[in-house]
Amino acid sequence: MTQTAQQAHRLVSDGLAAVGARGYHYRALAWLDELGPTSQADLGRRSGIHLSDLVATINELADQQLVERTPDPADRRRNIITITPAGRRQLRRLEKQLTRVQDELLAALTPDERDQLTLLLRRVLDHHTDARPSTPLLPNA
Amino acid sequence: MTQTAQQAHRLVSDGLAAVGARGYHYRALAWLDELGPTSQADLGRRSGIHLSDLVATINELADQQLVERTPDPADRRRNIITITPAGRRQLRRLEKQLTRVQDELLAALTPDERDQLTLLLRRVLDHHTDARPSTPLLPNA
DNA sequence: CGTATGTCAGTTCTACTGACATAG
DNA sequence: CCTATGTCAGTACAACTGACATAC
Repeated sequence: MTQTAQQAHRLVSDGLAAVGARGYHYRALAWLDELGPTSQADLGRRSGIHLSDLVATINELADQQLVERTPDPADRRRNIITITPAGRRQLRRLEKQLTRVQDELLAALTPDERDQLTLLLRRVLDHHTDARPSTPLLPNA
Repeated sequence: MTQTAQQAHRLVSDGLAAVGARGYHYRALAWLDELGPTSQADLGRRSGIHLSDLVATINELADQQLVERTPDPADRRRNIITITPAGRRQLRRLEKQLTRVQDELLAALTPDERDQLTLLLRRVLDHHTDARPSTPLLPNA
């Protein structure tokens, strides 16, 4: 498991780095796109990204105008994070890149076997993450 | 993939930490047990552990008398690393711990499905690691 | 000479901890 | 008062890079 995970991790990291992003960036963008405007605390709970890490992540995305951070008038503790059109474009780019990476990673398997593998992995994942909604196949499967 | 890999990674790390070890320690011990006395360069190539990381890893294992580092009389550049009896006992302990972790990780799957999964993962792994010898199922599969 | 071995310092990435100010 | 939110500093682990002395 360890080695396969490392291979996969390497491929994914390198693939994202080639587009100037990191795992946190993709994950945050993907969940923001799915959830709509959200507080950082909520986004952290959903995405599994630690609140403390989310601060830097959102900073970096905001610097590139991929998300917007606006104060919540109803609760002044909260920031509301919104993905921008540029953020959506970047997300599409990252998704394409990750599809490429997945093809490379699973090159040894037939389409049927890939389906088998993702199904098994999803069952393993679901068993450990209580009540998390189903997420896009590649990056979260 | 990412999330499953992280779940697995977390479980494995925590499991090893509970026995006072890290991934590098287990991997080095496992390969030393399989290979017998080996130079650091060789061990690095086999195990996939970076030479630079291997220095600290071997230091830590040697501090606990789990391995011995002796100079090679035939090539004075080389250190010959040998696993000690205490090292073998520790290795058995780590293996047991990892078996427990694996059971927890794959709890959602039947024995047949676990076999399917490890087979698929091994094919993925073998496709990316040219000519590496087959290794124990859990940690390297 | 060029190459292999071992060592060391430093960086990246993900994940986590603890502390803290502020607001509810 | 207690809890939630966001921020910041610091840690651990695995993986990697570049430099270096030494030996082949």
